[in-house]
Amino acid sequence: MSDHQQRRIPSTPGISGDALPPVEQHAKQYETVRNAHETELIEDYVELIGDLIRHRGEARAADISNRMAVSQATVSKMIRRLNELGLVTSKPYRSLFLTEEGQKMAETSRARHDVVLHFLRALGVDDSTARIDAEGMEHHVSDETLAIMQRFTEQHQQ
Amino acid sequence: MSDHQQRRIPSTPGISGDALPPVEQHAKQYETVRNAHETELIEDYVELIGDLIRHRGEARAADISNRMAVSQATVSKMIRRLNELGLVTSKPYRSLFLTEEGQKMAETSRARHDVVLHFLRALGVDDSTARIDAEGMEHHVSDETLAIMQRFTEQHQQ
DNA sequence: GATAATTGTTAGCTAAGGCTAAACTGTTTG
DNA sequence: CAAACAGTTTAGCCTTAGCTAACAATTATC
Repeated sequence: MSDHQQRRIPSTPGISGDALPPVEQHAKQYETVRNAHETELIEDYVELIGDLIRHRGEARAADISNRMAVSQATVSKMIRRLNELGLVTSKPYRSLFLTEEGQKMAETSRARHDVVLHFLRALGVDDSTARIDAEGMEHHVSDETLAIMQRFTEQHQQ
Repeated sequence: MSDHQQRRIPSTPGISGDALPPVEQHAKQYETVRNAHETELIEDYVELIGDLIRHRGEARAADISNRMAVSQATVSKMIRRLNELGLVTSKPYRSLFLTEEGQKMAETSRARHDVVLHFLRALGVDDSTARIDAEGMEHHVSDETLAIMQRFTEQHQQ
């Protein structure tokens, strides 16, 4: 449904700032963000597991809990979920492995993450800030914007 | 705590990609993102209420529910929360008002939002994509990065 | 190899942010 | 002005992602 009809109070167009987008578009923006939030955490876990395997040879729940600053119980629960989603395989008390699908997700996430991180650095953002911002931004950057960021980075290194 | 000691499996440094950040820094990145998520939705509601008041003269729950594509019940519940947080004032069945604190938050959010949106456009991102990305990115951009984005935008509009 | 330390799991709690259905209030209109 | 309609609220449900505490398994150490 669209906006309610104005009652009594007249609108004051052009007073300042951009106009409100049409309702449907506006709604789509918020929906996109909500959807991103649902997958975000999953992707973060999978990406981290991939990174741990790549850099340290294995991924253990304790490492995840330390690096994410989250309790081991939370990690344990999340691993069960990742299992159900078919992203990791795990045996109790053993280290984790990514399924093929998990590996794909980890790689995609890492690639996005890197593009955003390198872009921010190329823009002139300080490294530690860039890392923090990239971690948050990564899931909200469309493919289109990502491509533009990549091109920009290529044209602006050293 | 730091990472667990390696057991049996040796690490394979330098195989590909960036190194893992030190544990404390890594943890801080994730914590920052988690904190952002807590305030994000609140800010979105407050920002939207501000925009509605500015552009249409008043903010009604139905408008919010249409524009956010969320049920009226959800909006009603959230308004109660915003009330408790001292960000809006409302009387049952009447339209909403921002408290002084709410107004401040709305303005700050809108300003951040605009900077990110205009930056994306200046980068060359298509308008509707820029809007979607800005909505998601806005809460994850540090002040430092925001300042750089603003400077970039100023230097790159015709 | 027994015990201590570390790591992992389970149970049970909380809060947030969605939802539907039903009840209620306010506005508009025949 | 009464009925119909639009808007709002409440009740009650679900899922997710945290937490702590208690327990179980593995690994390390003496």
